[in-house]
Amino acid sequence: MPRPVDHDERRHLLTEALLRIAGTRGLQAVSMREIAAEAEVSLRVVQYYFTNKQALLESGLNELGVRMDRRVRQRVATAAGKLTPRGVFAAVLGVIVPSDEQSRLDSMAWTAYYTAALTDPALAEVGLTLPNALEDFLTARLTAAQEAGDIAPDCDPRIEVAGLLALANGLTSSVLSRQRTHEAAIEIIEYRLDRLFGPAVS
Amino acid sequence: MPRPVDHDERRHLLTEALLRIAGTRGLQAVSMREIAAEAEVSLRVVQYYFTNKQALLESGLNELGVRMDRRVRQRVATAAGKLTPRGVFAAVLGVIVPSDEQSRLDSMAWTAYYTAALTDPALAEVGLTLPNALEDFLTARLTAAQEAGDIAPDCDPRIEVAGLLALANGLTSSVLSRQRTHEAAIEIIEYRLDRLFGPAVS
DNA sequence: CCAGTTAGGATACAGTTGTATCCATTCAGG
DNA sequence: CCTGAATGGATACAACTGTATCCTAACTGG
Repeated sequence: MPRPVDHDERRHLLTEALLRIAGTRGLQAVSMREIAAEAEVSLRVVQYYFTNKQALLESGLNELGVRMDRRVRQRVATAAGKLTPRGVFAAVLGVIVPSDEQSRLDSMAWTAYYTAALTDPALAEVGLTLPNALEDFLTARLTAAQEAGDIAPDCDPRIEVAGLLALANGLTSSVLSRQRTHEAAIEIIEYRLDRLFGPAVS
Repeated sequence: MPRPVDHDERRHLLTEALLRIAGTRGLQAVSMREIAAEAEVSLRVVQYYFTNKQALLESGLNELGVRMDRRVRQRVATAAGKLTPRGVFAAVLGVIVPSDEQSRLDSMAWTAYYTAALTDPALAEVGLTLPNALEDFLTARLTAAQEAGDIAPDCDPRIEVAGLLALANGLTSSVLSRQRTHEAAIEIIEYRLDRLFGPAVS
């Protein structure tokens, strides 16, 4: 064999090229040949490491999930210790809204996938399990916080959480379209959290 | 000439066919030939009434704007008279979240256009002016409501409005992906409005 | 050292795309 | 009546798509 090569690394390289295209020029600009060009390899190499375009697209979606997960863990690790209920919400919601250039590109790609999933049942379920899991997780946290007296007893944790997540998603849209800056979006989230958890105790 | 024909009507028919495709199968499924098939005319007819695919797409975006506008007016006319500040917000936000099958299709198409606009500067500005206008309008209303004592004086109308619009957009996403029903989304909006305007005076 | 597997270059193929052209039909005005 | 413009059918074309095939070079285990 010619110099043996790490298949996983190769696939990862191609997946990154795919996401770079999807994030800058959209999912409809993603073709086998474009990926090859972006990764500076030949078309054959792309075909060699991925049987299908479908497989390639799924790999891209996977990688996006991994990155999101990594960002959350990172954020939690950074602000270690201060795991106040409010801290958890600020971390999770803050990760959803794109901040730096990289997370903006990822959000763009994510949005492209999400829109595609709306009319392509093959990707539909993937875009559903993650949000639902997140919603359940946060609802449990907020219910606990309410029992501990951290938020007003007349709040409905389920609805508050659903509202906060929808808010973060909506803000992400407006940040991507440059209607709003990242800072403005964060301000709106903090404002909401102030109202929920009482004036900033951070 | 053969039977003379109303060009505007013809264009409108084709535009509707375009939006039907965009709403059900996505914008990437929109081709000249598909539109022709959907409208049950020949490819030449589509070419004849629209110089470009670009022109066709712009026409679709236009029509979506017109429909949104019509829905808002309709909603306001229906609940005529009861123009409480809260009524205005319930009407506008309620129109954003898709309710019946038609508004769901339109929302789907709108989402497709929005996503496309993120990477296609040709459509970028159109998707910006409408949301901004809406935000300014509602902010003015809420500021007035605050001066009239309808909402708490320590609220920030600008941030409240931005938050409510982002919320409605986020909820729309979740309704389109069938993560949430229309009713569940409305419940969340009403909950927020209760907190803003005090317990339901409707 | 050499047989055989692995990694990729080059090219082909059928389908779809937007757009352009050629041509027939139908009617209104002189 | 008949010339010429309006309407659209049929077809062509080049570019692009995903996928398949053929072939060559490189290395490794025996």
